[in-house]
Amino acid sequence: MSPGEDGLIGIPFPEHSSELLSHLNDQRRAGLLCDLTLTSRGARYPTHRSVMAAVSLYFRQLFGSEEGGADRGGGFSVCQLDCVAPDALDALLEFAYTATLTIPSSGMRDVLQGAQLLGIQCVADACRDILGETAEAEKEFLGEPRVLQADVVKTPQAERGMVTLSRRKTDKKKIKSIRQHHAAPPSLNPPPPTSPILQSSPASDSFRSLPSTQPPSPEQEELRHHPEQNGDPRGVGEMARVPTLNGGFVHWYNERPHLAPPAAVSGDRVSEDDDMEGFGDNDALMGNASTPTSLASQGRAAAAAVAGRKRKSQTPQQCPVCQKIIHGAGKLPRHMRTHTGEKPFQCNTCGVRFTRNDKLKIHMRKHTGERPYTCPHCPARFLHSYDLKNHLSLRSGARPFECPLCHKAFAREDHLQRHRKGHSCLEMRTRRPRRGPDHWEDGGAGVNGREQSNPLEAFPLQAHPSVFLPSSAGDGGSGSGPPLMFPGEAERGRSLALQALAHLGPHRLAGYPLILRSLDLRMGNREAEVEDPGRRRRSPASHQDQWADKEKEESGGKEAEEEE
DNA sequence: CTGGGGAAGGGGCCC
DNA sequence: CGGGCCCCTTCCCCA
Repeated sequence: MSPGEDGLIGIPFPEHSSELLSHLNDQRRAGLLCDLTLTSRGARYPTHRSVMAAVSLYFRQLFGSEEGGADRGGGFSVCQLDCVAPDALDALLEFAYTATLTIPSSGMRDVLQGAQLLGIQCVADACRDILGETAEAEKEFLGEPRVLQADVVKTPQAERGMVTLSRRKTDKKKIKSIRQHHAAPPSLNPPPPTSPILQSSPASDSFRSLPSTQPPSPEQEELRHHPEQNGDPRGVGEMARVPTLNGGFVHWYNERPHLAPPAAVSGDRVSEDDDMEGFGDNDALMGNASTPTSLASQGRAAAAAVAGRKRKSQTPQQCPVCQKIIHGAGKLPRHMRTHTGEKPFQCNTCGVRFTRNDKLKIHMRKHTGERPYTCPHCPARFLHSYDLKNHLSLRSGARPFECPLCHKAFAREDHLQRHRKGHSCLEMRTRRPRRGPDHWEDGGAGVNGREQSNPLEAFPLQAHPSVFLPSSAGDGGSGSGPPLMFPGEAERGRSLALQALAHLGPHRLAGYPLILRSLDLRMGNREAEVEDPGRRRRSPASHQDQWADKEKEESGGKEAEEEE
């Protein structure tokens, strides 16, 4: 440390950013210091230019282009954004000031479109991730023809297929990544697209990926009847293409600031609710009285979506917040508490609160000393079933979970996953894996008596993150090329999703220019591969394909067939 | 880096 | 159909 730095003490204030955001949000709600008003179809939203410029590439460029103009004039500006649905604009503003995106299921595509138009990349990515949960998007990811999947998906078999897909392990990871997106602060430095406006084609893609099993949402209906849409069912893509910085959709003029009249916004929502009720009189999914009203209305939207698929009003149900399909009667309120943070079950002894009563019950065993899980071979008793499970596993000495790369064996599946997510076996990757079913014979009994003749089966290719994790550190020592992983854990989910997409190969993604571009941004310039899908990859990312191919080879392509 | 404990969340089964 | 109970997987944390 140099003498000059001796007197400098860095004192971090971790809460500062969130507090700052919170205060800005308070100011926005109170209309204080607002120097920008966004309008959409009559609804008005006062906001701050600096915040919008920070969160939106579009506004950044816009305000940058008028360099000092507003500052000099000091005038208040109104930006008319009729191309962004009011609710979507509201959600995006809420995101900008709270780092949390809360949207009804039916408005997901509007938000995606708005995020793309305004260049809010992380939101657009999150929306695409969520929309990727749908059966339609799944099929798109699998490279099936994008157009006219409706007939296929409408069949009961296809419905079951969708449910099956939603139960795959990958979904948990997707949701996880989505949560990470939601929890992350507004990304002020997303991978900068050259122009937010140029992202129109993915918008149309996203609308084409609309689950055809669902009836058109009120928002879509509204868009269809919007004068600019001119009745084109896919007019959103058209609409997304039109606005430019100087385009006719965005009108600027100076005037006195207007506080957004709540009536304007709520009025919009009322009409939306009215429309939603038109879907049918399903019972509200949100039976929990403590659930926020907005969520309740979102639940109705989800119920409407479910009804639109002519599915029985019982399970499964779609979470209106994260779009996840929740299986099991009465499980949705339980799931919703993961979003609301509500913990209604409190331990009378120690005061700890839980979201679920069964968790409280297990917790109470600590106080009562109850150990209901007894080892059949010894007097050992355990608090949790997994304790007994681990105990039995250790007793047997079996290590059924072996890393296919370095062949280190683990007694626990999650430990193997952790091992593979890390870099501990990367240096072993050039080693040829042992092959043959005899390799799995020892310890093949698996845990809990489940048949696990091949532990690899516990790691479907698409669910195994490490397949896509050939970090630069393990890049055969070449050290060239950009790292494939983001430095932050929060970005890991998105990175995994993108790398999973990369795994699909450019030939399957040829119709998705933005996805390809995103991959390109994150993995280095691979434009040539996009242009020439048939060419074998040479970039560091190619290694991941080699590893993926190896794994696929090992698993006999079984998982790939499941994907198909 | 690994082993182990614990929490969280989802699904199945049953009432 | 909602809720209770249980099991399972995954993740996080700590030693």
